Amino acid sequence: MATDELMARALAALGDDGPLSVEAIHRLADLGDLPETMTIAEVADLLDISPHTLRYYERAGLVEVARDGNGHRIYDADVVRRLVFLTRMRLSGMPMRDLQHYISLVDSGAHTVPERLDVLVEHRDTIRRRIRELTLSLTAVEYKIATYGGATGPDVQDPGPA
Amino acid sequence: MATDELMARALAALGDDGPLSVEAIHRLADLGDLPETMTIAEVADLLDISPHTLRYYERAGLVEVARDGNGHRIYDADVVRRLVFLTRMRLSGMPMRDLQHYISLVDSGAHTVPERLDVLVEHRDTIRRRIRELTLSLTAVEYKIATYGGATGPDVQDPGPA
DNA sequence: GTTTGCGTTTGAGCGCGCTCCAACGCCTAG
DNA sequence: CTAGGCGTTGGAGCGCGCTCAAACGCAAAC
Repeated sequence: MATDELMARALAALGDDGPLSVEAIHRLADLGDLPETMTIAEVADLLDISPHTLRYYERAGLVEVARDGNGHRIYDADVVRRLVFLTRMRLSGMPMRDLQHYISLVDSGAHTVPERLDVLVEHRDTIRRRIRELTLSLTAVEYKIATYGGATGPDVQDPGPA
Repeated sequence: MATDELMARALAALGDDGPLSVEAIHRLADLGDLPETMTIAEVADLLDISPHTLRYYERAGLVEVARDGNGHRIYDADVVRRLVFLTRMRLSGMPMRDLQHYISLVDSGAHTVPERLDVLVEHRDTIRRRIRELTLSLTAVEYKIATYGGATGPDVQDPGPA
């Protein structure tokens, strides 16, 4: 089963510190047991976003959500899965308009699969670049902490006493 | 010399792909040969930000910049070094107000060094968290690319044909 | 002398992604 | 019957980090 491999990779990536990992892996892999339908509050809880944001995503055209007799939103499992995907992409920095583009591709049929893959690949590369940038920043900050002399200036020269 | 070690760590962190690394390492370590003074355009070029942004940072209280006889800004090496630090922090996601706080600490004297270190350590942890988040997202996106079936839904089940 | 180019200032405007407000509806508990 | 709680809508507002407009100054080039 592919899930195991995914979990293993996620675990490996997460490394040492934090409760975040457990929760995050949960969200990454634990989509099997979704209820048939959910209320807006339940979905908001699940995704850790506000009901406001969910309505906003709907207005933005990212999802279509059915209503019950009272006009209240009913989120079915498919919609929730799409929202899981969308929030994951948002969290990793994909802008709303790219998401709107992607969804428009999804909604226009199977022939857009290659273009969708392009979007994903490009986003993957963006994430990789960002990770490299952050890793570099991390190195700089760690260096500055280690050699702190009080100056805002060069991390590299004149380290001074800690 | 500490620079070598820093370079080595940065190189190790950067890994395989890209011209970004060379340029980035340059910025990380190559602060020794700054001119005595620079114009706003030169600094903007160096930092890859706009003159607008430089003026904005000044208005925000992050730096004080001297003027020449015509009222034009003159950036000396110390100010430029501070700006290098500031843009590095901005690039790694530190909000303007944290930067303002940090600078206010710097400007209030050596006794704030411990508090400055607290700020840096907290930011370091923020960067680490963000890297972990992005690594997780990257795994998810890579998985979705690898198993793409066209659904926006679960990355984990029903992979379908590539 | 005028044009070109780079700079200055104050203050307004913008793009993004929410976030909230006001007015209202339905349903249930007390 | 009424109060509380959760939901609805359209539209306004916000926080962030720039980004730009307008009106102006100085100086070198033509």
